[in-house]
Amino acid sequence: MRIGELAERAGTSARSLRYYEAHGLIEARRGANGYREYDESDLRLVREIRSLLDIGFALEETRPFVDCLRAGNDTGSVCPGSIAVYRHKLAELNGCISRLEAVRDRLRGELAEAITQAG
Amino acid sequence: MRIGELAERAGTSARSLRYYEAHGLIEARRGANGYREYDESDLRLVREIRSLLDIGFALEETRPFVDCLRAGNDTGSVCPGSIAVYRHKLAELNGCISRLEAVRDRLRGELAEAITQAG
DNA sequence: GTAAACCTTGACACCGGTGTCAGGGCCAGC
DNA sequence: GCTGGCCCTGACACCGGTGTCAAGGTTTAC
Repeated sequence: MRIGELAERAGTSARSLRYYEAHGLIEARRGANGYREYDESDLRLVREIRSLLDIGFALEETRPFVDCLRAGNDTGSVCPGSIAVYRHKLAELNGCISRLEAVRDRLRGELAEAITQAG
Repeated sequence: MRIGELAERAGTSARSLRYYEAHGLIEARRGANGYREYDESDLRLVREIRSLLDIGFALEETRPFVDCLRAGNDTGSVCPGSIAVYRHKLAELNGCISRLEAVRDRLRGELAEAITQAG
């Protein structure tokens, strides 16, 4: 299939696919006319990338998953590199949540005080 | 005081102060030489801005607080506009935390599964 | 009188993924 | 053979606050 079809089936844009390619995450055979040519396995790769991006991964962090899929594994998450990224991301997420909760608590206090004073 | 001193006392940079000024949050008298000249009330404004930015407010969201202080109130948070921003920010924060928690839970599940499969 | 430290404005860079446009080639259907 | 739709590459814009540089004027301390 060509880039437009791949984009549509993967729920993204041709622009983004070219971007992923420029960053070495996917690659494409080229037809005689220079058009990119993809198959079903490429669709799997892109879907893996998209689902990770959707939950807040940076593009670069999807690389181990993509490599893992390319290596012939059924899912992109069973390789040590992917698991390490999972762990790292989970820790990052926990830190982020903690920080936000701290800010929220502080904000709640300040709001309560402001209301009291404005009362 | 001049911009360098204000920046230091407020814990920021001259660059940032000029940026706040360009966006209408603070203003400065000018000396005969063209240098910006500030007083203690400006320091209060900038400290208000900084503390709000530090907890994740956008610069634009600090405006009601600055206006509130300028209007002669003891704190920037007692005015209706400021309280509205507080509420909005709190709701935003709660939404953000919920989303991150959902992602975290999903990530935990996927990590557990990946580890199982990787054996 | 001079060097260092400060100030001025204006401008570019960053980050990261995407939209969008320009200018051009390719192809299918009519 | 023409039109519309797809594709190509390259490039600029965005967001938001800050760093940093250039090229110049001012003040301060020695």
